[in-house]
Amino acid sequence: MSETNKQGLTEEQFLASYDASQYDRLSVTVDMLIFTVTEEEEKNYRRLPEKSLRLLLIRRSNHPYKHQWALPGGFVQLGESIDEAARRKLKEETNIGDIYMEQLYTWGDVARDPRTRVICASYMALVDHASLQIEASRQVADAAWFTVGCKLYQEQKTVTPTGYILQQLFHLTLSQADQQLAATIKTVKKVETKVTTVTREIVESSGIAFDHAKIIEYGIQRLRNKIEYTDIAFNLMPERFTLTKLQQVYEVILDTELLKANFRRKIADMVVETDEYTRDAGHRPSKLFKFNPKWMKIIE
Amino acid sequence: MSETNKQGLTEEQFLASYDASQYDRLSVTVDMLIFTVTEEEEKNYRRLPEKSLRLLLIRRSNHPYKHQWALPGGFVQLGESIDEAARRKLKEETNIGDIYMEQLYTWGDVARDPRTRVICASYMALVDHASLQIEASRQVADAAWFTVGCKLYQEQKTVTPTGYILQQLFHLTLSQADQQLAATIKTVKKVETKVTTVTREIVESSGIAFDHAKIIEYGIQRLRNKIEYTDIAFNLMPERFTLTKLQQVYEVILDTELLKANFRRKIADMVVETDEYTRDAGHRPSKLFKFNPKWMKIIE
DNA sequence: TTAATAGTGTCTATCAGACAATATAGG
DNA sequence: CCTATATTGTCTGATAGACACTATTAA
Repeated sequence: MSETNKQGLTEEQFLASYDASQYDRLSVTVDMLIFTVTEEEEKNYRRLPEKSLRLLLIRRSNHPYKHQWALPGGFVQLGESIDEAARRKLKEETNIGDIYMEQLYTWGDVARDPRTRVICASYMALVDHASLQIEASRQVADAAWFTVGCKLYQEQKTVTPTGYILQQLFHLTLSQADQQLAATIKTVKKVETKVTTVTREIVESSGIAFDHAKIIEYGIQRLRNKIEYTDIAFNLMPERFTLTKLQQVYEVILDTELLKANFRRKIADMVVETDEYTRDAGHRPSKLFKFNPKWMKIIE
Repeated sequence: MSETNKQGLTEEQFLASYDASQYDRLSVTVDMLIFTVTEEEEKNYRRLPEKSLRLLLIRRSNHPYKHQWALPGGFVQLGESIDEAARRKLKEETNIGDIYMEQLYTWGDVARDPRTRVICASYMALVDHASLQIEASRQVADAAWFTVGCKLYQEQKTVTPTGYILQQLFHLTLSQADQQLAATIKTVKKVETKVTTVTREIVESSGIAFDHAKIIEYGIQRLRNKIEYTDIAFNLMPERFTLTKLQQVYEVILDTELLKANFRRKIADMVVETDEYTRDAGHRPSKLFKFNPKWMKIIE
């Protein structure tokens, strides 16, 4: 097309003369929530090992938040999409490229980084811990897997004539070896006629850098939601697994105990049995299952 | 704290000397999906008017995509959060500040804007059409409300030994007066052991600028999902409404017909009856309801 | 035999889809 | 009385929670 605009420029001329610097330009980072589920060693040979949900954090060696723990992440470069930047970071941190990854939310508060204006696109990735062990040849210094806990410990609802205010306080705990990090996150949902606002703020955070406690809490909520109606849990499993192991992953993420019979009924269509069994367990061996590729519900 | 880093700088000194320009800086925009539901005039005085879902679009007057229609939006400035930027845009376009708004997704492909590298945070806003009529004193030139349709017209599933590929084709139509815009969006979900990827691409787009067809399709899916399990639909309603009007809003968004009795049972707890009735309808008058602030399920 | 897990059956309450029946304004 | 919508009732099948019961291994 050779049509011209008000300045008499064709599209080619316009694009060639376009000056991006006339608009504010800012930094964009991707921050990764990399989750896995690990098994604790068990002393009793008969008992099954306890599982826990883990999150990868990096210890900061420089200001700001020096010595505190932060989500792995980095700046998006001009030549890569934000998804590509996230994959690149993932590869750098875990040395695995092909794992489940999804965008969570983009955090854009003005003062969220004391250095400069930084907008952060957060992503969640899920890894099977076994494949991580093999591939993670190069250990990133000052990186550690923290056991994650997130509990709703206060809920307050106020009903007004035309709406309501719902306030929830979550306690987030992250622990690893001698490290104990914690934070309190407050979410407030205000509903009035024609006005609904949801805010999420950090009430208190110790040892967790930037606004990352908030991002972590958001990610856990998303994970808990999605595990209920999608197949994402299988990204945390090896190819073959017992139904009890699968149930433990659900329990660890949802932070509740589930009834065996009901759980099995619920995930029945998502798995296919193999002809293999576990051995040497000190009790009845269990059948190994794998994901059923014929299962399908929704695209997202 | 006066602790110093490797360069011997305290936190204050570090922040004072921090040079943001060492990292790539890019432009970030907010693009708004502003939805409303309007009623078509009906000739038969007895019949209820037809409803339709509408989306606000702006006609571009400059390159690139000159004369095509785009989502209202603009650049995020250094001094405002991305949420604030979205609210500002909303106010500029609809002249209403206090309406429902939520962040959708952030689009970061390298070449999504031919001018320069632009990352786009998309937001969805819902407005009751009645309050819009009153407040929209200043009409934005070249802005128009388009009737939106989005239909899944092809679905293909291929099962592989270890996973599956699900491909869906959606047809998006936007129409207003003499304008007819359309696009085809392809979403592909590939599930293999340990690797799940979801991609969304525009197969064909006529009259819709940039990658906005994809953003619109994403927003409609989100709206359809959320209307099923949250109270967002009430943001599209006046304070008092009949249950049939509410049902029509659900039908228009979900693009299906619902059975009256079942719909009423489903939303029973979300509404409270008033002692008012409609009048002069040519048939049995209906009770007016309002939102029940005591209803509550989830925060998000 | 026993400890510990594996796996199945079933009762009940709840919820969604389908459809039928009754009610009531204006003309 | 007629038309078009308002409102309620109920049958059925699917699903979730609770709980009880049987099966099987290694030591």
